[in-house]
Formats: sequence, structure tokens, C-alpha cells
Amino acid sequence: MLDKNYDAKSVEPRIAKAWDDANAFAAGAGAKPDADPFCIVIPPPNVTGSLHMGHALNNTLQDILTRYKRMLGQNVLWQPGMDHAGIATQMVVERKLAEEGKRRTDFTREEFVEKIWEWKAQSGGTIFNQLKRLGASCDWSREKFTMGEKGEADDPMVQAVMKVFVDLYNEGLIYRGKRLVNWDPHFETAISDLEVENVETEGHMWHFKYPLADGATYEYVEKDEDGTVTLRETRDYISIATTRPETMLGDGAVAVHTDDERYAPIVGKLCEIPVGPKEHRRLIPIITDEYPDPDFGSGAVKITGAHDFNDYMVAKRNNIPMYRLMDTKAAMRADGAPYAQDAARAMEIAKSGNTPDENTVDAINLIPDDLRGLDRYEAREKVIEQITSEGLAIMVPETDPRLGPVKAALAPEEGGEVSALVPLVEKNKMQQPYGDRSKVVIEPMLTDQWFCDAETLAKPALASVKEGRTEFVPKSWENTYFNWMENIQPWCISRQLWWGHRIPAWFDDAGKFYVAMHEAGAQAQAGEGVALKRDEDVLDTWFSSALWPFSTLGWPKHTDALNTYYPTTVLSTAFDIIFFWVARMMMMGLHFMKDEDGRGIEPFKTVYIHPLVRDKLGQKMSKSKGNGIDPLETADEYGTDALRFTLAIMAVQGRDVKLDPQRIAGYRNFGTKLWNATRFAQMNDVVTGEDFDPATATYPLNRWILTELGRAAAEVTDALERYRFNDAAGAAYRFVWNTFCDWHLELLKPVFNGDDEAAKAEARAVAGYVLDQIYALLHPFMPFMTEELWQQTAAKRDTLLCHADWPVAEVNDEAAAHSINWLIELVSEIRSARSEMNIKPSLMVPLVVANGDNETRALFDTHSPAIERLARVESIAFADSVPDGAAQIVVGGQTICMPLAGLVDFDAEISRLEKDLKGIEKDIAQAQGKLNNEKFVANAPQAVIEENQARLADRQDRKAKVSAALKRVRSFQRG
RNA sequence: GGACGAUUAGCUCAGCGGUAGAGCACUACAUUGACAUUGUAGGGGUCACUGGUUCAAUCCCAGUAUCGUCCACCA
Repeated sequence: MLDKNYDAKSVEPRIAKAWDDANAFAAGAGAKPDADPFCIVIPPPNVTGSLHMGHALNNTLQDILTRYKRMLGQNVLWQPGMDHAGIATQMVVERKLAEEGKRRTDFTREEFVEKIWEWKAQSGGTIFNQLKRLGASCDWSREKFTMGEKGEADDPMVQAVMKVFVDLYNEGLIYRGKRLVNWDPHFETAISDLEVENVETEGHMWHFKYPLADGATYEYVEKDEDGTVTLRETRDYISIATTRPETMLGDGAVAVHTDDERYAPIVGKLCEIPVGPKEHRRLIPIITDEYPDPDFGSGAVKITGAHDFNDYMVAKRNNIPMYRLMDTKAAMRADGAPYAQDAARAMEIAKSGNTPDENTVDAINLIPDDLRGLDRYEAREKVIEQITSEGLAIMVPETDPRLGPVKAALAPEEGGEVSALVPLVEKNKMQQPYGDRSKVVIEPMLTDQWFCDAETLAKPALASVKEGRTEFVPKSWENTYFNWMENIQPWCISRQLWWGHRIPAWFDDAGKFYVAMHEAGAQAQAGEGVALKRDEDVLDTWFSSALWPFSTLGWPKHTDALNTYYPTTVLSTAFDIIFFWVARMMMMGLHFMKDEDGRGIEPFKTVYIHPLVRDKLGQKMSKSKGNGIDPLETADEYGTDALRFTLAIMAVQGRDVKLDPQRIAGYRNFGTKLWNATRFAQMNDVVTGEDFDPATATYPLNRWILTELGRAAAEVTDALERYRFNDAAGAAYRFVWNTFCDWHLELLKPVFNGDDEAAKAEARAVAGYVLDQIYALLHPFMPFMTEELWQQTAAKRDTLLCHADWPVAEVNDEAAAHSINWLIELVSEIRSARSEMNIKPSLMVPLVVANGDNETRALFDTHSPAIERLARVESIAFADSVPDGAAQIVVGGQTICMPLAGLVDFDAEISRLEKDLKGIEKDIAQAQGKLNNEKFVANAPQAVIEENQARLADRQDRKAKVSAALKRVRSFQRG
């Protein structure tokens, strides 16, 4: 006999061990011979990670699919593994060192990397243990790590990365170059576009004068739309607006729009950057380009090619030198020659118009000596101060509307004096780029990096989805994918970190590099005796993640696993890594995995995008907000199965999951319900674990529940196949609680209490069979409790539940369904009438069937014990007319009475019948209206017309009976 | 600036051309019988708004409003 309560805490570890001991989740375990493969590669959690609700959701859904397919007998592999997560891991370990008062740079690179390996060995398994607690049925023996066992060069996981790099390089799809990249000054590394978050911040825009060289002047004319002159003055400067004054030091030109007439007179002339020691002020040319917007600011833009992406393009187009101003920490450069010397050098360049090669330019340090080494924001303040004090800021009255609401409020109210002049500093909302990990402002920086030609790789990846070889679920995400892939930029794959796959390129002293799988290969290319040094950089973490669907299966070796499980079946992930990961797996998979005809093979057939978990208010869960719900704490409190079931039933397509702990409690109750249903079965000697052929059942009740079971199983199956987890869980829930527990078990009670031994025997067998099927049906959602019930309710089982057969519909008996549904309706109607007429639940009432037809009599015959018990009926009689003083209900076209003179509240009965009648009349009016409408009859499908006709007939019949009932009650009350 | 999604019961959400559903919450009743982590019954909705298509619209189309998310952005 089961314990009174399900104790998740003691059951879960025991069941987990049973699975483990049986190797139940090994690739192909439980598969039927020649079964189709089914493979999911887990989105590898960060080695630093610990389980959060998003993991819990995604892995629960993957586990549901995996367990379901395994029970179907497919050849299943759920491939687990972890990601080395370059920046994130380095960050965690550095933080740990900081606690000991140490820094990364206190160690050599080798020592530091070793520390990370130590750390991984020590606590890297945390998240896997957490996933196991969740019940994740991965083949844990196949666990992989993106860096391999120990990061050794000959480790297959490392080899895969090296081979991909080398092959792509040799194909010209990876190249090296000096480009403007997003630079993270905190981690001192380049990052990709995707790792930059744009955050709207309150910024400022300063307006400065760039004086024309040699005191030149020009006529500055502004016109309105009609061409009327609104301003005409002689200027000896050009006005520039900037949000980043500190970058003025690296300006290479001032650009105006090609058609901007205001500046036409001075195009080609030189102007002076108004900062730095006067004697070394640099002159830069005024050029034209399509980029400046004449309507924004002054229409003139300073061009700082090394610190702004737009400027970079302009500078490249116009061969303008790009002067790098900052070091890796985004402090103003302190290296190189003294300012006087380099400034003079830059001056020559500007005058000559011949820009030297990029390395020569990069060596020039244009930071004035007093600003060298300053943080970029300190430098900004100084630059502003210097320019302003020199009188080169654009000055406006305090009332100028561009100064924003604060300044405008200071305007004199009584139109008196003209306000003082103040520097024009506009407040403006701007998007500021932040590093997604470091949370510091990203600096565009001109550096040497490795790039991957994503555009070329994206083309087949785009076609695969366009042509349906890989499908997104929900489909709407395909647009997101297309949009990004169609506008894809070169992918910066190098990182200036210590933790990661080191780039397989070796440099000689001249700076020439050789790309090869191993140093020996590079040496061979360079020639003997040439001193080589390996590139210090590592690869972007996502570079190795992109290989996950085939590297985990053994590629570049042609392993059995690779042959069997690639392409994988479905990838389940969150939308926010479609770009980071999904798109790149598509690119790499298609490029490196080819069929016999040389056509690329997609890494997965389906990409299921799961919803995001938010808190009950719809806020994203985050540590900083403190609104996170910890999945393991939740599992401790309610049981893992309750959490899993909640996540599944809330996982709707196309909408986020707002998780309210109350819901979890609700589904914990569902588990308890099933547990107790099993206890009830045990108390009544129900037999589980037997071979029972449902087709042999004869009693309507049994055939009905088998019919309902089949329908539920079909519904769950269909929903799972379509990744509609909420529908699947909901169908199972309704069947178990509302059909099996509420009705079937209740209807069994009179059978078990009766003395028809044959009926009892079949009822026991069927109930046992249904319970076994329920365990199976719920197993993917609630693996622990169902496995426990499966084992506890039978002395011996042939298999673990996780390898049992998935339920299929075996009985479909319309007649039995009709019979029991009539019974359910009758009982419900009687209960409802009793309740509304305030008949005490304890009171047993007599039932009189007036003018009952043969079918009705037969139904009463069959079901009288159930009716008596469930509706609390003391007797059932048949009569030719309705007795006086009776409550009356209409079920199946028959009037059924409860003669309860003296006990029935007739006012209540009248209002009940009136309400009933009103509803019926409304139905009649609607159906009648439709059927009287010629257009409806002419256009509506026959089935709909018939449905309305049937409804009308039924309601008219009901109306007659209910009206008659009402009439009788009224006359009885009067009489 | 572009794109996508949402708007249905008090709350959280399903549904989606053919008479509006669930869970929670709420109300009333039931107490030793598998289960109070329960049972029975009940109340509660112009399906955001405005047009259009249709015999028929919560559902399809167009527009509006509000909210959310993503992408791209102006020095």
C-alpha cells in the first residue's frame, strides 16, 4: 500500500538512482529495432552557470520530448554538454581571485588558465547535478565540453574547432585585418556586434567652433524652405556638434554634405581642431560626403575614423587617416612619441593629403601631454573646459530652446533684459552601447582582429529555412532569422582573452602569419628555423558553440554517433540566441556536413523557440531585480514534478510565461490527486502491471473510460508532435482529474461495493490498465512520481516506466460513451437542481421518470446504482405522468422528477425553471433567426445548417417540457 | 525610424469564422469513506476601439489606441 502522501524528497533521488543504475538514458536505450533516430543537443549551459528558471523551462521541454520519443521506441539521444563561455568564465574566476586580493595579471597566462581548469573541475558540474535533479534524461556518459577534456590540442573537441578555423581560412572565409570593432574596456577585448546592448541614456551634445586656417572667412548663409535668407553672416569658423568631445583629438577631417550650399565656399579648405597646445594645433581638411545630414546640428560632422562607426566609413571612403586615441582600457594613450612630434607628423599628413599605411598612422599618438593617461571621461571634461575657456564654444542666450527645459525655465518672465550667453550644450537622448557582460560603455576601437565572412556562410543557411528544410516553431521567428541573416555583418571572431580556443595562427618576427592545425604545420609553412609565436588571441565562444551539433557527435571523425544522430531532430532554445547560436550552427553545419552529393546538411530539422519565463508581473527575472524564482527551491517546496508540469502547461507558443508560484501549488495538488487515485485503486484490489487487452472489456463504464483514454492519449500525442506543450499537459490533466478521478472512480464505487463479481473483476482490470496508461501518459511531464507509482503498484514490471510503451487509442465505443455521458449529464442535472433548490446534501430523494421511453428505462436500469450513489437518490420509479409537487429536470428529452412536496423550495424551483427557459428561448431565437435568413440557408455549409436545425428542434422540445414543468409547479403552488 | 507580439472573467492565460473556455481568486454548501493538497453547486465577459470582408467575426483584412520586445539609428 502506498504511503498516505507522496514524498518527493525521498522518492526523487531513489528514482534518479534507478534510472542511473539501469543506464536508462544511454543513446538508443529502450529503442525498438531499426527505430528512427531522435536527437536533441542540449543548449550547453555555461560552465559557470547555475540553474535558473529559463534553464528549467527549456530543459523540461526537451526532456518531455525526449522521454516521449523514447517511450515511442525511437532511437533517442539527448546529448549533454557545457560551454566554456569565454568572457563569463574568465569574469567569474577573476572575481574569485579578487576575493583573495589577487588579479589575473599576477599570474602567467598558463597559470591563470590552469586556475580556470581547477575551478571547472571543482564546481563545473553544478549545473549538471541540477539538471539531473530536474529529471533531465540526457545520456550523461556522453557529456561534452566545448574545450574538450583538458583543452589538449589532440582532443577531438579542440580538433573540431581548429579544423573549422583552418578550413575556413584556407577557403578565404576567415581573414585578418585592422578594423573598427566594438571594444570592451573592462575586459580589454573586442566583442561582436551581438554582445553590445544599446541603452537609451541622457546625453549631451556640445557645439564648438573649428576656426578656418590662416584666418580665412566666408559668407555663411542660411535659408528656409522657400529659399528666403534667414541668416547671413561672415564666419571664420565652421560649427561642429559632438557628443564625444574627447575624440576631437583624433579628427581627420570635417565633412559636410555634398549638396550643402552653406559650406560650399570652404570645402577643400583646412580648419583647425580647437584643442591641444596652441602651437601644435592640427589642421584638417573640410571634405564632402553623402553621410552628413544637412538638417541635423550644423550640418558639419567631425570625422574620427578610429572611434566611430559612421566616421570610419567616411574616413575609409575618403582616405582620411584614423588616429587611435585610447589604450585597451579606454584611457587616453600614453605611448609613443611626445605630442609635439606626433602632432607635427599628423599635420604633414593632413597637408600632403597622402595617408600612410594604417600601422604607421596607428603609431601616432595625438593626445596632448597633459591629457595622456586620463580616463576618456576625465579627458572629455578637460577638453570641454579648454575649448570653452578659449571662447571656441558656440554661445547662445540662456533662453535658447535647444538648451532644454531646465534652462528655458530660467528665461526672464517680464520681457526685460536679454539673458546672458551660455555655451550651447544640448541635452539629448541617445543610445549608448554597453558591453552585455561588463556593463561598461563600449569604445569603437581600431584594432587587428580575425573576421569570419558571415555573409557567404549565411546564404545557404538562409535558403535552408526559406525552403523549409529547417523550420522554426513558432514560424514567426523565421522573420527574425531572415532579417538578421540578410543584413549580416562580418563576424569578429577573435577575443583578447586568456580563456578559450587559442587561434591556430603563428607569427614570425616580421609579422607574417601561418595558419595550421598544429605548430608543426605552421613551421612547415614558414620554413625551418623561423621563430614562430602563436597568436595570443582566442576565439569567440560562439565559434565553438556553432559546431555543437556535430562536434559533440565526434566530428571530424566519422563516428557511428555522427552517422546516426546528425542531423539532429529538434533544437530547443530561447529567441535571444537565435543570432548568437542558431544562425551560426546553421552556417557551420551546412558548410561542414555534406551529403554524398556535396550538399550541406542542416544541423536540425526543427528549431523550437520556447517562451521566456517572467515573474507573475511580467518582468524579466533577474538577479538584480531580485524577482527570480529559483527552480530548485521551488522543486524542494512542491516537488520537481509539480514544477515541471507547471512549466509545461504554461509553455504556450508565441507568448512569455508569467510564473506565479500559486500555479505550481495547484499542479502539486494534481500530483497528489493522482497519488490518491492510485491509493483508492489499491484499496479496491485494482490490478496494475498485467497484460490486459482493452478490447475484451464489455461493460459500458469500462468501454467508456477506455474510449476517453484513447482520445486523451491521441490529444496528448498530437499536441506533443506540434510542440504544443500546454495543450498536451492540459489534455492529460483534464483526463486524469475531470474524467478519470471525478467520474470513473466515482462510478466505480458502486461497482466495488456491489456484489457482481464479474463486473468487479473487469472493473479492476480496466482501472488498473487505465492507471498504467495514465502513468505512461504523464511520465514525460511528471517522471518521478509516475515512475514511483509504476514500480510500487506492481510486484514486477518488465521495464522501467521510462522505457514502457507510449499509450495509443485501443477502444472507441460510441455507444458506451453515449451511455455514460447520459449518466453524467443526469447526475449533474440532479445535483444542480438539488443545490439550487436548497435540498440538503444529506437528504436522499426519490426519482420519478415520467413517460420514460424504452431507451431511458434501459439506461436507468443499467445505471441505477451509480445514480443512487452519485446523485443521492433513494429510489427510481417510472410513472405515466408527472407527480404533483415535484422538481423537474429535462435530460435526454425526458422529464425526470423529484417529488418532494414540502421539501422543495418552489420559489427557487420556479426561478430555476424560468432561467432555464430563458436560455432555451434565446437559443431558439438565434437558431430561428439564422434559419429564416435566406442568405444563411443559401450560403452556410450543410453541416452548420443541420446543426442549427437540430439545435432548434432540441430546444423546442426542451422548451415544451420545461414550460410544462413550470406550469405544473405554478399550478401546484397556487393549489 | 523599421519589425514583431499582446490587448478575452477580479488575476494569469487558452481558444480563433458557426451560440465564449481553463486554472487561481470569489460565493454557498458538504467533514471522519482515495484525496481538505478535497468534493458539489454557483456568480462573473459589448473577447481594446473604429471601419471593412462574410449568410455569419472574439477569430480574417485595414486603421486607431495602449503596453511589451527586438533591430537600426544622426555627429
